[in-house]
Amino acid sequence: MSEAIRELLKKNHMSVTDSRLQILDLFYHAPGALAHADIEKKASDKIDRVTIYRTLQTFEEKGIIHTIPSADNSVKYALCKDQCAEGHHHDNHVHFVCDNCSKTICLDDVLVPEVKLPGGFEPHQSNMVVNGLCNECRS
Amino acid sequence: MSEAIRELLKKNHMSVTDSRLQILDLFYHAPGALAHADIEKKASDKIDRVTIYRTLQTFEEKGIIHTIPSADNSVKYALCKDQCAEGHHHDNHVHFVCDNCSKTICLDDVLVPEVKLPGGFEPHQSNMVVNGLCNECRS
DNA sequence: ACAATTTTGCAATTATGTTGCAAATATTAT
DNA sequence: ATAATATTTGCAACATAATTGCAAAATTGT
Repeated sequence: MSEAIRELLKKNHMSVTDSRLQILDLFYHAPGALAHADIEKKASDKIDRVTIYRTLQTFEEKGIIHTIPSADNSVKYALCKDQCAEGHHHDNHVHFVCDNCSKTICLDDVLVPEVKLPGGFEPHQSNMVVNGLCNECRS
Repeated sequence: MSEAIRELLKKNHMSVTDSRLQILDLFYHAPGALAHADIEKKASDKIDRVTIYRTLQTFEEKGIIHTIPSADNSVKYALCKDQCAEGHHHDNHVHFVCDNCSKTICLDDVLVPEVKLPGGFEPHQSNMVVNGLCNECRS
């Protein structure tokens, strides 16, 4: 079960450690994206704050997770669907943030549409976040 | 000159104070969006950090400025083009963040396109941020 | 000009993020 | 399996960012 997770770490030339296994496990079982604080709370064995920061950073660099921008100073992280190339993310899907339960969800199948920019602007990357009511909170 | 700004404050039932005039003035003359730190630095007369936090918050509530989400924990603020209704923003334009000069610019004429969400999701508000090179940095 | 209300500035507190380094753990080669 | 090497962790210290309560100051309406 955690065998897949071990493989993922090895594939990315990372040592297999308790904290990493635990954090990855959290991501795999989380209903939505996780913030640093969420991980700190949910971890069964206490993981040091600093370790969490560093782990999130290396996971992000390795293309295992990606960041989701927010308007309230609380960046969240979610698993990249298909492994992103190291240092080069290609997560161009829309993110949804529920106004009610405040879950952040990756809409893997909804791609960020292209927009036509004014002359002189050269786009590299686009992010789109939609707020509203998620499928669960609407019922 | 600052007469228009005074009017804006009165129209929104806010007392006219030095810090507010100064902060609004900064926004009107800024090349792009401003973060809390920018305001603290650029203010001619020193304004207390706490006052800046509170002023930004009330401006946002009154619909005078809006927040721009980011992926690096540094929320910025910009003037709402047309007064937004109190507590109800309708700034649905795309924002551009330059990877070089890191200015954040409101592309007032580029509207955030609609996307089709999976069944059950009810959208309320959309945000879109494009990174790349701005018109000045490309030259 | 006065009374009522709002806003400010300070101090204290809490939250968030970063760095250096020694100890612990994991990996590699023998 | 063990030793040598490399990586990762946890702690302490520090730095920055944000929030709260409250008394003093400024603003507004009469």
